[in-house]
Amino acid sequence: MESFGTVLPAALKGLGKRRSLPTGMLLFLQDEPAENCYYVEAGEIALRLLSPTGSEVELTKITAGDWCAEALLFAESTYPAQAIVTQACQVVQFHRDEILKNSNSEVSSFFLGLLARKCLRLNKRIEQLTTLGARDRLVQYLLKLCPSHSAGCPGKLTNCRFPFPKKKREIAQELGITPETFSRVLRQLEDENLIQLEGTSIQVISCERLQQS
Amino acid sequence: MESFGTVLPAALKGLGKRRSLPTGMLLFLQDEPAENCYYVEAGEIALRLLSPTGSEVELTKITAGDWCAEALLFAESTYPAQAIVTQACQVVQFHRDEILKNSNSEVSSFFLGLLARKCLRLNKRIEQLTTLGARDRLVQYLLKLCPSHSAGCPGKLTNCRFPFPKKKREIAQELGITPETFSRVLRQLEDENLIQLEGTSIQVISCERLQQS
DNA sequence: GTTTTTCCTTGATCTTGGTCAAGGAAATCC
DNA sequence: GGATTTCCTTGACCAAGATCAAGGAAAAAC
Repeated sequence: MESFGTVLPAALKGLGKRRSLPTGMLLFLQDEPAENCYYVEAGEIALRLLSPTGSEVELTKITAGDWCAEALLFAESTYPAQAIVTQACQVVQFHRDEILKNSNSEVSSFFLGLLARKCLRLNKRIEQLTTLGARDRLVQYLLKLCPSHSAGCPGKLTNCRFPFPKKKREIAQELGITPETFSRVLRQLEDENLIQLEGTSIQVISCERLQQS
Repeated sequence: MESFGTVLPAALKGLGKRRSLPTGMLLFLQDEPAENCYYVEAGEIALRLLSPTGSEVELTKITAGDWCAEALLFAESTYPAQAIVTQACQVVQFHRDEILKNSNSEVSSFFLGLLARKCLRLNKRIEQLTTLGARDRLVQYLLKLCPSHSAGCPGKLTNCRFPFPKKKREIAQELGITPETFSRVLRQLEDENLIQLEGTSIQVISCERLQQS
């Protein structure tokens, strides 16, 4: 999930087809050959895995600024899950041939970079999953979100309050923990005066202290 | 870790520089800009993370058939760890410019595919780490290794015995479990008559039964 | 504004897998 | 060959986090 602020890079100008997708639309089916990938400018798409028994499991949600199925496209794979539009979308659709048969080296450089950064992000995630506990993973996540921390964490205290970007249960899933544990850890951090919760928003009281907790 | 049986694809003919690396050689340093990536035809390279306190942690080992630092190269990143040759190597070294400034679209297609497949592998690993327990992860690993299972698992019983490809502790690390747990789970599977251990080799008695255990 | 859903929180309990410590088996080195 | 080191196994114990169940809060529907 890499964000460009919903703006496509110049290298792709002239490529792709802009489409509006209505809520409920089935963008692609599970096991279909992956011929298109998408850049999501607005809206939300859910990836759902259909088990042979018929039940659906939601793998993840794609939101504004994310790419969808780009790795599948270049791996010449099939879609491993189906994609359903859960909030009306504005996307740019790219077809395999359009990209691979394009001789413009800026285009391939762009996708090489995109995939490479994705690899690094996935690697980091694996590292965190195997080396950190639930609490530390959540702390890292909060620090990454906190505006004042990304800004270099200047002072001791940070008065900035920011909203959770997704439902808490979705964040929990992303971190590989249960909603219950997520809730408990947040509470614990609040008890230690590291954060302050208020409804659907959160304030990191001290990035520094939080980081080395 | 993608294997081509230590043979480079035709698309890269003429590119890269073959090098022999003696044991103990420092291939690249941590935090250095990633200007080269390597295809390892033979030998072994260890990636070690240096902590600020001076201690070294081994992240992984690169062996024959693996690529090294390819994602870092295209992400224009620095090397996140240092690389030490632990067994004399035969490698092919590729420089950034050599690849990015090459207009041959077969070359970029190749690396796009390489990175894309790597993304899919990493994704699968994350999925397994978050959804499966230690035992199931080990079972999946064994099935992937077992020759008769990859061959379509024809009969009920498989008489094929095969060696562990690495030290057990290395496999354990790869699976995200401790050597102790690894050992215990193997023993447990043996007690259930699903596998048979003998020194450094293993026999899967029934892929089918193992899979649905 | 009330009802109904959905989402979140909290507590009690249990399972999994990690840690620590010690003994045994291989491999390596003189 | 014996000695040493490295690697693996096993047991006892512990802790992190999952699960189950129930209550509360917020949002959506009417």
